[in-house]
Amino acid sequence: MPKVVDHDERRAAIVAAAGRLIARHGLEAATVRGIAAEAGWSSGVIDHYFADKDDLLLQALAASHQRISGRFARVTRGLRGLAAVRALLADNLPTDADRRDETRLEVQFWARSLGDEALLEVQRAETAGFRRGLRRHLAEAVDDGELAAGLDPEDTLERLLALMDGISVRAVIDPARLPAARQLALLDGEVERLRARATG
Amino acid sequence: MPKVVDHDERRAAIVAAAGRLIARHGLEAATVRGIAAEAGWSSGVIDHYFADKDDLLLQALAASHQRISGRFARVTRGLRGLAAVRALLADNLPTDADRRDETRLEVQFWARSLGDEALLEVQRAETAGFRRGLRRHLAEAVDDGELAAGLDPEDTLERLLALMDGISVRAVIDPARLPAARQLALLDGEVERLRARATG
Amino acid sequence: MPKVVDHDERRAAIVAAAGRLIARHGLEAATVRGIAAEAGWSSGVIDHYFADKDDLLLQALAASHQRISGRFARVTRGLRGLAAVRALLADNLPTDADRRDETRLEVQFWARSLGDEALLEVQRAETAGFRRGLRRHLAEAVDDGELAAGLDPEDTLERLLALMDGISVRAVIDPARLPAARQLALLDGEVERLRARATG
Amino acid sequence: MPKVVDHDERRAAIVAAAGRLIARHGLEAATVRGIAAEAGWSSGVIDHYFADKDDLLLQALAASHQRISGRFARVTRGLRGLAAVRALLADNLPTDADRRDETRLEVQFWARSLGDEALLEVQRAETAGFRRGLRRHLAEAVDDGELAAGLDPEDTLERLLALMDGISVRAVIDPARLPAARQLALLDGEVERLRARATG
DNA sequence: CATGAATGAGTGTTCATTCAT
DNA sequence: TATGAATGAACACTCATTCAT
Repeated sequence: MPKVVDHDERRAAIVAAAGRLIARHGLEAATVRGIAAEAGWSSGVIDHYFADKDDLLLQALAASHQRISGRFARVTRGLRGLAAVRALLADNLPTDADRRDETRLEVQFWARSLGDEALLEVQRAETAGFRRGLRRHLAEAVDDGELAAGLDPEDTLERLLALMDGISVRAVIDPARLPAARQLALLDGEVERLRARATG
Repeated sequence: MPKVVDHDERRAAIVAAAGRLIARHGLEAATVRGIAAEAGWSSGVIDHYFADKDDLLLQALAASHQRISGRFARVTRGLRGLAAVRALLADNLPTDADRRDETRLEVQFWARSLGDEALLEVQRAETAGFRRGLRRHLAEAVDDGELAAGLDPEDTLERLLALMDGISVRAVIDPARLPAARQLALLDGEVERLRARATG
Repeated sequence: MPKVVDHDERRAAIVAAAGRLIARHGLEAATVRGIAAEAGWSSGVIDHYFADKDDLLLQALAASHQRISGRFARVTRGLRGLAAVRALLADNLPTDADRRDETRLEVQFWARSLGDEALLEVQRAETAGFRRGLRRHLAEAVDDGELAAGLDPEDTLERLLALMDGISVRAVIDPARLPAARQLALLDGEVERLRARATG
Repeated sequence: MPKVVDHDERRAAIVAAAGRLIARHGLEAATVRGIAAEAGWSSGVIDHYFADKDDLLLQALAASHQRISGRFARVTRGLRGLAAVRALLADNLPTDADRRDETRLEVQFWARSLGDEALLEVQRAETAGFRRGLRRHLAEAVDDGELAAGLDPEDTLERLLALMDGISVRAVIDPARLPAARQLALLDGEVERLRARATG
């Protein structure tokens, strides 16, 4: 009988190792040898589980995206409208070590994507999923009369997305300036400004 | 008599060539040979004008930053308060080919900085300059009663900065979704929402 | 009771798979994994039946030689003298798909042998067997008065062998120029020229 | 002023080094590192003079072919008809160390060509040149009444070519059996048999 | 000052081999 | 017996760097 190995688990472990290296030292520093070492194996093992390095890196990006989108349901559970919008955005900010890694990895792939149309398409597709979630909850906000009059939902969505990305990148560049509390405060302030004022 | 060579001019030409390559194909594709060729020289000439490749790349980043900050005075000429704030931010969005190159180069260096503390410091210093300009004009807006009541100037500054960065990166990733007009509309909408409502 | 496995049969199947790969894609492309896959087994099985890859390749060469020499008796059945000589040579020309594979495999091993004295010895030994057959039938031709006067049997043998090898290699390099019929016509023409002219 | 290097000369030296390795140890053993070392440089130097390894190997084949065809005029000088035919063929036999290297290199590329249509075409083109020379001199032999009646010139050409290739490959596989004198004797014997018998 | 030849370390990739299961 | 996971050396190739000219 052959040695029993859970391929998916092994693959996931290597992908995770790659993700750690990418997040912490950049795509440039994520060599096949380095990734294998980080995962605790020899370099040749990559050959068993991935077509080539690009395949591995793409899976590292996909894994990060899946990890994020896997939290969507959980973080919005029981919420709707602006509260859900806020929760989704907040969950994506680099407010703890794991989320910082996610942001840092994302920024690495932003850079790489700019010279790689296929990767750009992956990024757009991923954002599309996030957009759908935000759009649904913004529609709820409109239905519930939460959204201030005169605010276009699509423009609002786009601005919130941009705000989230901007806070994220600035927070990993200058963590001292944008600790978790500040990031969330900035987000909360923005969301509050979207809210319809109670009229007397 | 020695051959007369304008070192600064030569250096600037090489730095500009590096900037073009970085913006268009990424830092990874910016090789010493490629940069020298783009500048019309042989690779060895880099050795004369730069300590090493890192020095050259850093100067390429600095040059892009200087180019941007060099426009500050011009784009805010005759403006103050929110109008100046809007002008500064608008000038940084990737609304034309040159500014798209600036954004793309910036994103490349965001990625590289995340694994390089020295580079991070450069990025923070650069943002500090931009922050000062925004802060001054936001103070004018406060003085002029332009800024809506209840808005903290520092939070507002941070959000505007984040919005600008977020729109920028999304615009270079998905240019079709965020053409120049849309970018500016999103910015203008945000600035208008900062404005104090006239009271009857 | 142990599992019953016919070692020789298994070994032969793997050797045949190796031969197919070598003939069709070259020795360079014949990897252990590829051979095992072609045979329908996993790569590790090679370890059980062969000392190492070289051993396997050598057996592939030997198998091809055995296949060829195994046809000797059949193709010369009922023939003697020049007719038998002709039959032996014709049987070795790449006139059909199987024989083309044999020739192609042979050429691969010619190349490899040139840097490997042990392999050279194998080639010489194999040719020695073929030589014996030809020599015997040429002797019959002499006995029967078939061979033209003045022809040295050993020189004739050597030339026929060279002609066969030369036609073979040229036929696999340029199949359009040397289809089966042309190969055989060239051979037949040569053999006819060896034949003693009837005197009046 | 830059270091003065004769590119063609340097390239030729590397190609020659590659040729030596290929001839003596086979294509498989001709690694970029090995070739560079044989030429007396570091491995990186290959990058300056060749697009890639295939380019280098192809040039090694071309160089061998050029070396051979470069001797055509010389070896047939003052000769015509069968004498010229004989001279051309004899010049291609592995009768000395240099020609043995040429044959051994050729056999290596025969093997590689069988899996590479582009290389096959190169081989066919090269043979075409050799064929033209032989054909011209065989035509002279016909014109001069040298060629025995009943011999088709094209068949004769093909057989001579095959004989030459066959003797060549057998001579490098089994040098003891086919020393230079024997090779030439076999060739001469064949050419004599082509000659028209004087009639009384 | 400028060239580009040369170096050699580092990369992704392939693969024969070993061996726990 | 058979598997295929794992190893690690070898490969072609890229490239920043050095430096003789």
